[in-house]
Amino acid sequence: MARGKIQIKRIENTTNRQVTYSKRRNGLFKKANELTVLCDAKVSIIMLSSTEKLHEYISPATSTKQLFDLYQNALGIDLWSSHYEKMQEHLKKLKEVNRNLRRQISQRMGESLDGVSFEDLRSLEEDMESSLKTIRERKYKMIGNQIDTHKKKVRNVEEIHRSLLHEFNAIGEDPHYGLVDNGGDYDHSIIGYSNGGRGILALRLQPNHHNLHTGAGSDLTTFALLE
Amino acid sequence: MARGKIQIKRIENTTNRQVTYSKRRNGLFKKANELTVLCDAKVSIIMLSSTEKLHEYISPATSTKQLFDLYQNALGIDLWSSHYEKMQEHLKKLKEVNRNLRRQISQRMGESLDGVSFEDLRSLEEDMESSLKTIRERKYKMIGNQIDTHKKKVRNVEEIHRSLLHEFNAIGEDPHYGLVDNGGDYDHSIIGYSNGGRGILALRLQPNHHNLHTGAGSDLTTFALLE
DNA sequence: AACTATTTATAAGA
DNA sequence: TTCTTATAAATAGTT
Repeated sequence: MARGKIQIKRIENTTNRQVTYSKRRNGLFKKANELTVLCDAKVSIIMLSSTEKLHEYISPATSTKQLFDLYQNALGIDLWSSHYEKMQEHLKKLKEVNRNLRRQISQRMGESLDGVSFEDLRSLEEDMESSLKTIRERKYKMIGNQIDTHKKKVRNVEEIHRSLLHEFNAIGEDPHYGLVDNGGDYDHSIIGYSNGGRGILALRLQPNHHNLHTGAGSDLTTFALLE
Repeated sequence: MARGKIQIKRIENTTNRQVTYSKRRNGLFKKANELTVLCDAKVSIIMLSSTEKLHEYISPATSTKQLFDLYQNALGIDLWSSHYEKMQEHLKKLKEVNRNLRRQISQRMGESLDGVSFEDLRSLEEDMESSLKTIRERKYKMIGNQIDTHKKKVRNVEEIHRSLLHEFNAIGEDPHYGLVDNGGDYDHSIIGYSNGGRGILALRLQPNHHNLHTGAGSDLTTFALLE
């Protein structure tokens, strides 16, 4: 608009573009302000430059939010509250679903049965019977599995016992046989000497079973339930 | 800016003010658009006239909300999203709770039992046994109640039968006794004449029981289950 | 940032 | 509201 007309299209030279942005931004804000004063209007301008810098103009005695709220109301679209209301609806639905789920559980626990029809009660009973059967079967299967692993462990322990017994007998025949310092763990050797062969098995099985591999601690604890 | 300089102060003449508002608004929007194109910028303008009319300009391929969100972020104030984020968190939590509830139900239906420990399985079984007991008891109680009401209804029907029989016998003795036009409902009188006393009870009990008061229709249907 | 030739915006009028 | 037009204001290119 001066020293030559320009085409209204993107200025490719970055410096030039930024200079023009700066100049015209001032021009725009000045015009906005004139408009505010002359016409008793309220103007909000938010600008984002190509370098992602933000600038704003807002008429005196006005706030950007205020004007924006008005804008939303006027449009009736309400850019937030449409989103917001959707969220609230979603929330409401989820809560409803939640309540239903809780009621279901509650009924399956024998509570909140007041409004339930006879037919529903009958089918609930049937359903729970079959579910209970499934759970029971699974429990039995689990017991079976645990018994199997238990048996394996017992076999393992017996094997260790046999080899220890063999070692023990060898020592009995020749006191110098394989005698090595085994640190502070004198348990089986000391008690073995004073108690005879059979005592060893008992001691290995009862208080020391957690020393066996495969992290058997919890499994063996569980076994108490099965006796 | 033409045909005479003007002071930048409120235009007192209303018409004049509105005309100027209109002209300058167009000017402002045109400038905003030029800025958008020339400088690859994004501009949002919201204007409120002195007559409370709103106008907006928004750069192409941009939304007013988008720019406003940016503006909020830049300011760090973020008037909405704190509220918004709280809602989303709430939503997330509800979904989580929901998932857990579903899993519970699922387990109570004998499904999704893969990761369940033996101890949990055992307590689930126990729990379901007791719940099933409760449900069963409730069912039996319901059966009991229904039998009671059934008995009452039978007694009621028998009473009606007795009085009808009495009436019938009275007619037999005196054909003119209490003979009244009862509309189109000739059922019991006609059949009664051709079929004898016992027939009446059967007919009243079978196809016409829904004529009895207390809305017994559904209750009687349910009775079929109890035979 | 300042200058300035020129374009653009617009006030007043129709 | 739109058009016209004289004139003020904005600004592109330059320094």
